[in-house]
Amino acid sequence: MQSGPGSLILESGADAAMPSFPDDGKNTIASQLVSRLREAIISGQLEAGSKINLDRAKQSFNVSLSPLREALARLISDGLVEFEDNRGYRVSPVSLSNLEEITSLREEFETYALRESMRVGDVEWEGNVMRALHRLNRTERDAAKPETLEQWEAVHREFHLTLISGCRKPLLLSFCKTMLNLNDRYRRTFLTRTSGDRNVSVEHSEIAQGTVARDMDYACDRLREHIHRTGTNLRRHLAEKGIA
Amino acid sequence: MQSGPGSLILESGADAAMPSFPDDGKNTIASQLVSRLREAIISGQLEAGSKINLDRAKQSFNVSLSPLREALARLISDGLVEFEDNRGYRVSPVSLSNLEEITSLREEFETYALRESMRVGDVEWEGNVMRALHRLNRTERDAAKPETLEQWEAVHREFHLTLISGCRKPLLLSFCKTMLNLNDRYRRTFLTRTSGDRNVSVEHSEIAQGTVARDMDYACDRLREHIHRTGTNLRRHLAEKGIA
DNA sequence: TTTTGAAAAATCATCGATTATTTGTCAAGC
DNA sequence: GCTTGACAAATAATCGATGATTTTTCAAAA
Repeated sequence: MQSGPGSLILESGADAAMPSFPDDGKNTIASQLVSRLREAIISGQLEAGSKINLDRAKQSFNVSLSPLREALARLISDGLVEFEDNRGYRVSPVSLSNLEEITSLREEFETYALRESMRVGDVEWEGNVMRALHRLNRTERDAAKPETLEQWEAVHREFHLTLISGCRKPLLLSFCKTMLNLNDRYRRTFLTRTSGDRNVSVEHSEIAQGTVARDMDYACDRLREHIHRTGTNLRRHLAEKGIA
Repeated sequence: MQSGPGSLILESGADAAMPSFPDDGKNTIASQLVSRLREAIISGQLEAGSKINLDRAKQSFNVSLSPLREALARLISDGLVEFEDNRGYRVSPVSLSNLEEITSLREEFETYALRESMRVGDVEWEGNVMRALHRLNRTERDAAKPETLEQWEAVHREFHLTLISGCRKPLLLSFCKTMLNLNDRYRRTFLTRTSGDRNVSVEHSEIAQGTVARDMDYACDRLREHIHRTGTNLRRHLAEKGIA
């Protein structure tokens, strides 16, 4: 399952950062490029708003034109790349209004998906939630060590996706993944230090505990607050860097 | 870049061989293909679940491989096409569970977008809503004349999109468009006659009236019911044709 | 100085051919 | 009869070259 009705997102999967393993379903150059390009954009290596010159990209990724164009075309659905006829591809720009929309939609979509998960999720899903929480709590996040930030981002993303993974709505999940991707780009670009006035660990624990207890209102309220606080935080950092 | 007021415009309009293309931003073969393929899938010309043979598609659309692959890659984001490495593209299959998810997400997304539109939409948006309603009411829908069904589908789609077009949330709007596309494929494939126990015109009018009156709860409730009824209707038709 | 427009350069889009992979066929072996 | 594996056919993926469009350059004209 590469992509499909359930994945408008092209398979970012659990570990897009993984080096090329022979058979992880990414057999073609185009598919590998999708992962590599997505990671390059989310991590900020490819600057927001910048034009993607096909000749240069061809060289820097050591690929030919056909798979490169195909990969970029697929990435449009992630909202990470924009396209215009005869003017080529560019990295989607960042803006305050874009961040605000992402935050709003995450609040709506993820709380809806969480509610659905609590309604129809099975025991295995509950277990996955607790495991994801545990991993997250055990993962260090030290601004002095960049590699821990990368690792933390991956585990954090996995936690939020696991929370809503029980909802049995593949289209909804793909939308949530897309929003999470977009959101993570802002965090990885603008939020290198964690905000002092929050205990994010406690927030995650409350969400997870409420979730496995199937306390819909409590869990969804905590999740919504959590997303909202992150949005507020990011907005401040954007403002500091003078981004409108 | 348009010519200035005083400049001489040399019309190259003697070109009788080709109709001059209106500049709707669909200048490339790939972009035109996206539209043509999308229409072919939504209308059912390309059967749900069927494999898309590149050689045959190349011939039947009179195009080369590169723009065809690029167009298909872009269509993945619409949820209308699936892809698997080395196995190519196929038209997304239809299923009861898929239809149910689409209906649920339309209820959630469109009511949210409608509420937002009522909150921040301007007068021009209100006018657009009333105009779209009027057009819809004036468009005939006769099962005996297939061309009226096509026309009605277009106007109906436009009405629903106009309703939520005031929300100022471009990502949300694109998600709604995607869901509407998927939904329309079900309707155009399975629902050739209109259900007798509904007065769809009244439903649309109530939604529009409530909307311009900014009665959020009323308008959203009517919209949700409207979407839900359509879903129930379609579900019955799918069941009749034995689709799981 | 600013504007204009044609030529040059850069870049994007498309094509036909080649390579790689999957799928279908069929006879040998169990 | 059923499986197996080599071979052939069909199909997908990639490449290098060519055609089309956009952008830049720069000198002449206003």
